Amino acid sequence: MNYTIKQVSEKTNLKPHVLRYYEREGLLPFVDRSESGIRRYSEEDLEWLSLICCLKNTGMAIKQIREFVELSLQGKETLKERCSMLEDHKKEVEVQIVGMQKYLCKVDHKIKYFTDQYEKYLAGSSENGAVSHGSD
Amino acid sequence: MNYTIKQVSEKTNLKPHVLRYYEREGLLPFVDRSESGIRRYSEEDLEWLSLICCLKNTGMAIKQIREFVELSLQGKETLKERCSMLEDHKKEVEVQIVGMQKYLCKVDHKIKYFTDQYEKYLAGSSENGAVSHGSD
DNA sequence: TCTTGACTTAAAGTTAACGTTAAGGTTTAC
DNA sequence: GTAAACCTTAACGTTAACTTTAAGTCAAGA
Repeated sequence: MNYTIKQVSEKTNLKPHVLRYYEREGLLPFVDRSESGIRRYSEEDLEWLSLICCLKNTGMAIKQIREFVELSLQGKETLKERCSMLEDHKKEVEVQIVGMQKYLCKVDHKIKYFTDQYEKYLAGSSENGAVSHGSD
Repeated sequence: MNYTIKQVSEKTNLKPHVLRYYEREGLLPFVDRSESGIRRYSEEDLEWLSLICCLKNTGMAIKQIREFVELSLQGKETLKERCSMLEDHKKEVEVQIVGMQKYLCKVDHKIKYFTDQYEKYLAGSSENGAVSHGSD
């Protein structure tokens, strides 16, 4: 089964020009072409794309994804290296997630504080004259 | 208690020129100056910065942070709006986190797959001639 | 046959978020 | 009192990741 760039675009939510851009950048260097030069994506290409999106959406830079792809092209001798790349990336993502959760708590605190302030404001804004630009 | 730009830089891990950039972009528009024009950050400024970093590090664009700051400057009438901005952002961050966790699973799967492949490869790479560029 | 629309390329443009440089004023240490 | 280490502004440069444009090829339908 083969897919046109448009079909892949719809499946992946990546616009055609982005798919071409990724290919140009070496993220997907094995896409087949028809006689007239039209891209024909295979199921395997789609699976690759899925991994690429996964890495990209967890913050891996395109440059680094390209390195990963280049290693893959070199065959099984690079399996260990690829593995450790993914493990490093995994750790980074875990750190990101923990950080995010921490920040989320802070945002939550702020929301509660603002909600309180808003209620006080509704109750009657006259009895408090303290001026602040809202950082507290 | 007041701080120089360098002290704030050390406290926040934001370089001086970034602090000036943020100020220029309207993220911190109330920093006091000495007679000779040198920035004197107050505790309140630091708290603001901490919120700004929080929003920035969870992916809010500087433009949007500026909107938030502008609302804050308008006083308590904007409390509700600010609150809903934060709530919207909170939801986005939650979505991000869930997405990340999903992708993390996929990365984990890949790692396991590669580890398996690597073991097979070590055991003896001769009995399998299937060629793949490694997407599976 | 003509034209419409999807595909192709190369190359230039855009945006966000800094980073760097130049040219100069101020404060602190010896 | 002078040199180093700060500070200031303005303006230009960089990087990543697209995005758009221009110019062309190709196949199908009226």
